Order: sequence, then C-alpha cells, then structure tokens
Amino acid sequence: MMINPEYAFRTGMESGATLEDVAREAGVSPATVSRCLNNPGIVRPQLKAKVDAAIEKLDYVPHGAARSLASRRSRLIGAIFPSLDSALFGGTLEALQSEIADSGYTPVVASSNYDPEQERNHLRNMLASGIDALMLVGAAREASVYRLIRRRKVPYVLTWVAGTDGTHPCIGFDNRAAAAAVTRHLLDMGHRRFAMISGATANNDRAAGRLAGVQAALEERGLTLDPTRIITRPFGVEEGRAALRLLMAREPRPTAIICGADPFAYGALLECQNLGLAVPDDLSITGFDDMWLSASLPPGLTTLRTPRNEMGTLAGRYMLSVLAGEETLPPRPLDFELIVRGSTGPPSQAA
Amino acid sequence: MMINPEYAFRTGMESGATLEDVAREAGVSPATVSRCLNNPGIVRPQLKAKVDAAIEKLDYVPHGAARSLASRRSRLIGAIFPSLDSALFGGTLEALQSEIADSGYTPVVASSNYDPEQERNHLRNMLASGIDALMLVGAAREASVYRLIRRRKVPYVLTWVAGTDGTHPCIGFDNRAAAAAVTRHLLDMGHRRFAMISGATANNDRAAGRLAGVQAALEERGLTLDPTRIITRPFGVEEGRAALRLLMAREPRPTAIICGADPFAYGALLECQNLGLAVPDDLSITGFDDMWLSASLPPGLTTLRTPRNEMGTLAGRYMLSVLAGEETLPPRPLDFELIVRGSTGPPSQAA
DNA sequence: TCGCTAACTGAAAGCGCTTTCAAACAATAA
DNA sequence: TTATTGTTTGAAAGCGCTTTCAGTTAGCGA
Repeated sequence: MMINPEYAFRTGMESGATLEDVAREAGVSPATVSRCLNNPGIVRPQLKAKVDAAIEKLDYVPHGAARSLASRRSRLIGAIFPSLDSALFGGTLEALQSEIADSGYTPVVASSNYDPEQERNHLRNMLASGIDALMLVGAAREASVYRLIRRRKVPYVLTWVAGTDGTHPCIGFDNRAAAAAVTRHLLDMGHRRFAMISGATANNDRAAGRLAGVQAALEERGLTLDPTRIITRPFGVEEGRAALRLLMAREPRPTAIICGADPFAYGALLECQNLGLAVPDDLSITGFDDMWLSASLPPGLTTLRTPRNEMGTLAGRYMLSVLAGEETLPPRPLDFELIVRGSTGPPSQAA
Repeated sequence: MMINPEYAFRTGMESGATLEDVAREAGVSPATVSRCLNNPGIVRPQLKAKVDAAIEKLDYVPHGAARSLASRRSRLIGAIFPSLDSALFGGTLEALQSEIADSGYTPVVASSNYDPEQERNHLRNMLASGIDALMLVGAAREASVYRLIRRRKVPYVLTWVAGTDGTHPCIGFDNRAAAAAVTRHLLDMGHRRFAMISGATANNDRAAGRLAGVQAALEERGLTLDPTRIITRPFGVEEGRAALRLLMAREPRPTAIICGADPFAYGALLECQNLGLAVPDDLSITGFDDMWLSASLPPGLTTLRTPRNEMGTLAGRYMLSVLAGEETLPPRPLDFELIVRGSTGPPSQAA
C-alpha cells in the first residue's frame, strides 16, 4: 500500500512531535517513552534522563485522545450544575476543579438551568465525550437517567444532598435537618407565627427538603405552616422583596420568615427597610447558604452555612479514589452550621 | 463495612457497543455507520434507517476518544477564568456553554485564582487533553504563554477586554473607556474630589484599565487622582467597607468614590449607612458590572453594566466559526452601558 | 566461572473511529 | 444497446498511545 504523500505531509506540518519522535530522538523504544510518562519509577534513571531531554527538546505534549483511547481513561470528570451564574455552585465547582487538578484531571462543565431535559442532554454529551466520572447536584431525577449512567459504568456522586438510603453515593448535607435547625432556633426564641419563602420545589430536592424540614420542625411543636404562608419563587433578590410584601400584607403578620436561600433573605431585609419594619424587633428573617453578603448586610443575616466548597473538594476526592480502584466507603453526610446574626431575635410583645 | 454493590464501581470494566457492532447489526460496513453519524446526508435513507435502528437497539454511544483520535477534533473547548466563585464569570461561562452545546461542544473549565502560574498549568493540561479552541480572560500574560497556544495551532479568544492592537482576537469591551464614562458622569454632576477603590492591577488588565480610565477622564478636566486616594484591594464586600472607612477618615473628604467592581460598592454603601453618611448627598458612589444586587441595594447603585453574558455567547460563536473554517472577521469591541441609579448625585454645597 | 532471578526494555497488537480510494451500482446520454 | 457520468458503499490504512509478552541484561550466590 502506498502512503498518501499529501497525508504524510500534512501530519508533519500540523501536529507537534509524537511519542515516536521522542523515542527516536532519545534512541529508545516508544514503549519506554510511554513508561517514562506514566510510570517513571520502572525506567532506569539514565534512560529516563535521555527521554526527558528529548521531550524537552521537541517540546512534546502527549496527545490526549490517543492516550484515552489506548488507556481507556480520559482524565475528564463531568460536572453538571443547575446554574452557574450565582456564586453558590461556583464555589463547589472551583473546589472540585482544584482538588482533581493535581491528579491530572480536568472538569467538563455544563449548566442545566434547573431543567431535567437539558441535564439529560448534557449528560449524553458528556458520556459520549468519555468522562471518567460524574458529579451531579441533587438526587431527584428520572430513573432512566441513572440507568444511563450505570450502563456506561461511570462512577458518579451526588452533591448538595445526603443519604438517599444508600441508593446513590452522596456528598452533601441533610437539607431537611438543616432547615429544621433554623426553624428550631426561631421556635426557641418564642416565635409561633411563621412564613416561608421557598425556591421552586419541582425537580429540586434541596428546596423541597428545606421546606419539609421547616414543616417537620413546626409540627414537632404542634404548629403547622399554613400553605398560604409559603411563597414559592425562582431564586432572586427582587423575588424575595416581592414575597415579603405579600406576606406582610395579610393579618396576622408572621413574626418570623424563613427563606430557602440567601438572596430571598437579602430582598426581604431590604424590603423591611423600605416598609419601615425593624429587624429583628418587628420581624425575624433567616437565610440559607451564608453567601457573601450575609455577614455584611445590616443587621447581619442569621443563616445556615452550607459546606459548598467542602462538597466540591470531597466529591473530587471521592471520585479520584473510586477511579484509583481504592476501597471507597460510602461518604457520610456533612455538617452544616447555623450562623446566628442580627436578623433574628425574640418576637416583640406587641406582635 | 459492606460496600453498597449498587455503586461499587471498578474501573476498567467498561463495555458498550462499538461502531463495528452497530455495523454488523445493521448489515452494513463500519464506514457507513460512521457516515450516518457525521454526514447523514450522503447515505441512502433506507440504509440510514437500518443503522438508526441498530444504534437504538444496541444503545450505542460513540467513543469520544476514538473519534477525536481519528478525526483530529475533540469537540472540547477550554475556558480558563480568574475565578468562578463570584457570579461575574459564571454568567460568561454559562452563556458560552449554552452557545456551543448545540454544536456538540462542551467546555472544559478551570479557575486560575488570578495566578498566572496556575493559569499556565491549566493551559498545559488542556492543550494535552486536546481542546479544539480556547477562551481566556484578559490579555495580560507572558508572551511564552501565547507562543504555547500558537504552537499548538489552537484558535483562541480573549474576553473581558477589547482591542489589543489586533494582536489577539478579543471579545469584550474597553475597560478604560467604560471607567472614563463613569468618571465623566460624576464630573458632569460637579464632583471634583475623587477617590477610587480598585482591584489588584497586577496580572489584571481589566482592573488596570479601569483605573487608567478614571485617571484619564480626570486629567481631561485638569484634575488628578492622588495616589493616596486609590485603595487597592482584593475583590469583596468587606474590603469595600474597610476601604471606605479609610478614604473618609482623611480630610478633605472625597465627594465621589469610584469602585472598580460592584462588591466594593456594596461594602461602601453599607459602611456609609454605618457611619451615618447620606448617599448621594454626602457622597456619591459608583460600581462596576451591575451585578445582581445593584438594583436592589438602596439607594440603588449607579454602575456600569458590562456585557458578561454576551461575551460568553459571542466568544463561543467566534470559536465555532473559526473551527468551521469560516471567514471570520476580527470581532469589534462590545458596548457597555452606564446605569444611573440613586447612589450618585451632585455634591452638596457644604462638601 | 556458571546458573538463576530480578529488573528492564522493545516489538507488536490493538483501543474505536474517520477517511481515503476504488469498486459497485444507478442513471442518463448517445 | 453501450458509453459515460454521478452517487453510494465497503475495504483498509491509519490517528498516537498503552500494554502485554517475550526477550535482554544485570546482579549475585555458589
């Protein structure tokens, strides 16, 4: 068979040096060069030095696709988030990225915009591009999605949730328990009339869990959260603002408003200022996630600090460990922390 | 401790149908299956149907690495951001991702933490993993980095900056002009005593450009920005707060403070409230980027809206176009928009 | 010195897909 | 009918790397 001369020409021009070029330059076999790259310990130092010199000289960079094809590992880890334009998941992504970088892994990222359909498409795309492992947010999705992942035998981990009865490996915290802790803090201060501003709960088990946690904690003390006192909105400051107006327009007014996310609480605080309501004397407000403004916005937002960076780090570590074939224990739920600041206090006598 | 068999993965037991399996199932050659996937138009519909059925039946997903190796395209686009845990670049990433998704591309992402060293490492990693194109933020980096990119013949685009004399393709806006516009707005209102809270300018040409723009606009009117009136800090609300205290501690107090980023301005506004300073009567404050709280935080922050999502979209579109081999025009600088809200007004007579 | 391990090294066979190139076929013109 | 053109299809050669397996060399005790 004749070698197409044009083809040979093109390879020579367009690509960088190949492993074979390095081998020739160093006077060893390609296999040895490969070993220098992947398992330097087993190559005689003297040879390794020659190879290193050749690599340096030719400015060789290994070809990822060829490597993946031969080794069956892409060194790519997929991560699909509901959204990326809040700082919330950005922290998790950044921590994940930084954890896996040292092992030569890089995250491939997509945002689903809280839409299961988009999530599924991105997942297909990622599986096709050969990710070695996968990180998702939350557990609530169709069984067929999990089947898809399992069929490809891709290790995966769910974040921002905990304990799905051992069905899935989770690196996260118990949203329900966390919301209950916030609620008990208010109950212990003497509050009895509650309202909640919640994120949309469809396809969002974090939001659903938080809502359930509030309801459960109230019921423990014989209270219930009237459905008309629950306002469900997409996340956002202005949404929180509008919700607060609605909630305070109806008598009897609540003495405490629990927000399912900090942006709601920022909006609520700002609207109180607007309406001339004193926080916490007229109204206590709590947030969720302890985002960057919570400490600064007067009077300081009582909120629940979620381990958003830690989840990225641990999810990365977990996946690396599974990929390394180590005996990996199912991770345990992470801790959360109630941060008490100025926005909560006992209800006033008048209220 | 038992490992839950449901998710106890072992690496290396990956299976899945191959293109050859599909070909056998459909009774055609592998070449035909490949064509159905990549160029369906040239296959007889009748055959294509058989192939599609086989793909469906075997639940076939193409092997990305093999595909990349043979076609010399990875369908991966690299994106390196200075940071991901603010909403700033998250918007750009999300827009980029969504723009390229339809063409079957996925972004691989890294955060450099504003550190050139880290950026270079991520870049090496990405080049090795075979990205087809690359998006970076800003233009300020060592020439050797650009050489590395050029040697690999990877199309790239710089975002968040404009016009580097045509040296690099940029999708962004002119930070200097934008900052000048903010400054002129204040000058036109009658302000003469200025101060600035700026992000660190080392390795950050966006911050440097903004600072230069302020200085230039002042000099146009015969004013100068005293170096002691420039406070340089890492981005953050608390940093803005501290900076404001510093700036107002010295007589004569400025009547206008220009912030190089919104978080600084949030902190400054909050600290004014704290110090009992009236905005804008005692002090005008401006931000930069029009982030999510700027409209809500009283009295509303005058700020410069930067096209952060648009940059992601256009950068994606630009790279796709170059990859498609289309004649691609050097992109033009994008527009920015001064958003005037309550935080700026004429200086009071007393000041 | 010889034999026997142990430690390296190299040859070669793929990994799963794309892409020539040429053959086969259908369609049209002569 | 035959020549000619155009359209699909299949065979086969890689893409650049890893990894098995067998061969080579070095190290050491006897």
